[in-house]
Amino acid sequence: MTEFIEDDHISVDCVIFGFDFENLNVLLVERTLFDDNNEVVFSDLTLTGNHIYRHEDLDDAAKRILFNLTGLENIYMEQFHTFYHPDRLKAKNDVLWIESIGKNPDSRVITTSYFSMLDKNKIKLVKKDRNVAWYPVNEVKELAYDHKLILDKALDSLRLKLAHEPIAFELLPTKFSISQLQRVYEVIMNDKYDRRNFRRKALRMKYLIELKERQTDVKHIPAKLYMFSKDVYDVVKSDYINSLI
Amino acid sequence: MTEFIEDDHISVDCVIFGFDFENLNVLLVERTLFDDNNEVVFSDLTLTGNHIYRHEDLDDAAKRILFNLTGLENIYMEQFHTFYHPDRLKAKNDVLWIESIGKNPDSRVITTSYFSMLDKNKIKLVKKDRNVAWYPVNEVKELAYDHKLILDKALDSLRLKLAHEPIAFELLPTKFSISQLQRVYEVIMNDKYDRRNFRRKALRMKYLIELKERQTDVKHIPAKLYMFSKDVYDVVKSDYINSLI
DNA sequence: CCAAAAGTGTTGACGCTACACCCATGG
DNA sequence: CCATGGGTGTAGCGTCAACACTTTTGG
Repeated sequence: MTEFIEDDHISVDCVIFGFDFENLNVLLVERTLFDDNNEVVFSDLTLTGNHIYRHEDLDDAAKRILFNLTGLENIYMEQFHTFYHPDRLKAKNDVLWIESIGKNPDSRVITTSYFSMLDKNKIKLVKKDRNVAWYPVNEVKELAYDHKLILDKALDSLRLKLAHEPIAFELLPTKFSISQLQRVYEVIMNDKYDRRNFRRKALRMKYLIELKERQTDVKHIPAKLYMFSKDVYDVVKSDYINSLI
Repeated sequence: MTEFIEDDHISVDCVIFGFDFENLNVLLVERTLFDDNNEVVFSDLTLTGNHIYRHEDLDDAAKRILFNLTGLENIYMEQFHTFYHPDRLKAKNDVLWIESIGKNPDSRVITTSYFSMLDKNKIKLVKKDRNVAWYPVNEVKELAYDHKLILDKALDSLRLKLAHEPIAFELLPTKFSISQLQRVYEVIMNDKYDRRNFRRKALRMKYLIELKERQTDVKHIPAKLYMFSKDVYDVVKSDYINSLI
């Protein structure tokens, strides 16, 4: 069974973004070290991640990490950067932690990072032995290792991607209203848009298909529902590329 | 002297683009294996790259590789993707080659890739022991290892970057004409632009500064020269961000 | 009847594409 | 005098941002 032997040198970190129409959240793991008397030495937070297995490639490892936490497959994921520095795991708490779990703090570990995004309310976290929870990205101040750096870069990559590709639909139900779509942009970009102008722009996108249905059980005019068609997008995407020149 | 011990597991590949107003070229290394009778077993091409040293981080290794080939420092470089698969070095020729240089073909090597771009005519290649040369990217059909995949992805990243950030100036002399700038875009994007429209757009960029000088020794109207100001760009760049929404 | 969000149109400024002619220079 | 590339303007159209009121619904 060579399947589940870990590679000591390569890890994958996943920045898992969860959207809930209020906040953009990120999935973090509590890391608490106890001493021999069961007193807390320190407690902080890390991104989700793991060493890869010897038979896996990077994408497989990222999918596995996400699956183990959320039970979800076929989720949008994107590799955005790789972090490595010979001393990247040498902060005091990091060394203590790595020793406590029986690993070698001197081993040089390269980590390739992925971000993914999902509808936070669609899933139930699989907690296993450690405490995993959602935290609003705006409120995350510090993380263990170099994970704050990784989170910041993930956010930049997510925003760049959202600005140029139709990935907002990953966060929405199959049928959604234009206002919900706008909310995705506003929460992720941390900005506000004019409703009329947003609608006009959104409706120019030929891959947004108007359905015959409307919302039900809302205490206001029920909104028209739309769907995203990847088929249509693949055919018309070249119309939506813009650039400096 | 721990300085120059290689890390066995981490390598850095550099996709070094060289521009010459005619073509976009890429720097490749000839890889020729001889048998005991000095007959050629095979000969093909690879990207430039190396294992990193134990004291280096990824950026340092990329800079070192570029410096060793070109003698240049302070060149624009950008990490764009990391490639790893347990069998990525297992093609027949690759195994033969790796054995011939005394390494273990079974070791799992992750490679982080950078692209950089420079004015091909500004430099003189440092050749050392292996044959390094420029090849027009359009004519590169196959490469060793997974390097064709890496090159294709580098080109995508370069084009995306060029479309959204003012990196064209990395390929131009300090003082350049608008036509030269246009040529950079045309060669890299593999496209043609209308001269009047291109000028208009370019001149809207506040970080393009018109100089008092003109070209000399050309057999047509000497063109006005411009420079790129990073100072100005840093202040006004938020004006030039555009997006789907 | 109230609160909440849906839906809708116009104006003025600016950017886009497409397109053709004359000019300064070196050889 | 020729070849080369530099430099320039306009028309028609589309998109931009800014801005306010009415409607439907559930409670």
